[in-house]
Amino acid sequence: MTPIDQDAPLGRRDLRKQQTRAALTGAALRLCSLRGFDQVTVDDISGEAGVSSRTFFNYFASKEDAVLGDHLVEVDAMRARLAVLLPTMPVLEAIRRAVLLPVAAMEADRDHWFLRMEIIKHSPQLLPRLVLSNAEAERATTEQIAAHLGVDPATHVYPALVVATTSAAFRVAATGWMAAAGARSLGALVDRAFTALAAGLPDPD
Amino acid sequence: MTPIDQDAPLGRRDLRKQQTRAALTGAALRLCSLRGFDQVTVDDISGEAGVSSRTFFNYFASKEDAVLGDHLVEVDAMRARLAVLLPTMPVLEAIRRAVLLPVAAMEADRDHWFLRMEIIKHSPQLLPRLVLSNAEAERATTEQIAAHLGVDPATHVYPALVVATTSAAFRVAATGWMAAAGARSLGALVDRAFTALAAGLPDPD
DNA sequence: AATGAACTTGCAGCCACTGCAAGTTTGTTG
DNA sequence: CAACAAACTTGCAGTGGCTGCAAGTTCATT
Repeated sequence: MTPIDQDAPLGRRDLRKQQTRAALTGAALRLCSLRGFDQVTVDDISGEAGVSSRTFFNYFASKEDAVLGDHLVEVDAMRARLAVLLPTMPVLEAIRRAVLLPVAAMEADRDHWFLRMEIIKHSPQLLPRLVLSNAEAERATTEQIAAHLGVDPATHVYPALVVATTSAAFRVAATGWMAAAGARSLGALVDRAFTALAAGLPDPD
Repeated sequence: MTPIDQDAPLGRRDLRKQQTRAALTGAALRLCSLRGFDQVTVDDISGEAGVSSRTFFNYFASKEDAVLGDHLVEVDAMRARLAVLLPTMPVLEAIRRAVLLPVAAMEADRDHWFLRMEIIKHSPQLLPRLVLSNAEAERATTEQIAAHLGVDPATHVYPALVVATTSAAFRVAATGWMAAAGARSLGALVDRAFTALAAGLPDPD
């Protein structure tokens, strides 16, 4: 019996898939940060990664997906943490702590994130797509919080509101982090944003 | 001498342009709400509006633009109002009042907005594009507020934070409004969201 | 070794979108 | 009114993202 490791489902086939996927995202980030998103074709990326362009679309639904990546894993982890925290503290505080998971993931993957930042800076059309990738997660989180509070998310604004605003705060912090090229820690920036949120966004001194 | 009306720059040429543009957005909204965004081609829309597909692209940069519309006018008006209000009250309060302009515009254009909502519900890819259309405006507003406060928007998070979160709050209110098919007034929903924001997003009773 | 599933690839094709070079309409000027 | 220029529409040809299909190839299983 082989040990089951969820991080590496073993088999040289799956290994190869991981490699190909990594090669494609790597090529996409490298080429696009160099030439700009619109000046790179899927053929370029596939060629650089050593596969056909048709294969590219077996891995990613769109060129944008290859550049932006999917962050389902981290978001799922955050929701799990949230489920644990919610019963013991106010909603905003629970979110503030749960968001530390994505923060850590981003700081661990900083090289890729800085490239993404570089690309998005020159192709702003990509920014909303990055938001979209979180849209489904936001919906699920909204329902989670609504269930916790025992309210109907369709009639009560609070769950959607707290999710949307914290999400926006996180995005602001992340943008500042990338713009500063990581000079300040993402965690500190997020913390500052949440503090201002919890205080009701008063004018700064 | 003909009266100068800035709403209608007169000349039968400009009139015709307005008509064509309106016909295109009308056709786009109608067809897409009926069949779904992906099931409608630019040819379909252009045909319905009685122009060539090439002409379509003289009016809109993309199929999405025709459906989502541009809201530059309202946003500019809001920023002008904001410039007047900022010196006399806290930032959050100024935004809360300035946002009444877009609110009024949306309520006046409710038929189109409900169609958009219907379309977006079935094609969620469009939602982020709607956000993008505001991205540039958000950036400008951020700088406006930073200038008012006398801080550097690159190092200080507050301006970007207050703009992003209020924008998110507005979006939540608007979504709720469209989901309820206008049963509740948009203004009331926006007001409730801003009240919660100003209170620091405490758990609801 | 054989079988079938998974993966890659070329091909043909749809559609969004663009530049260019007409042709047509409209506002203006002598 | 005639003539000219600017604005607008359109067809055409072409690029590139993206998909379904029908091979081929590679790998895991028995």
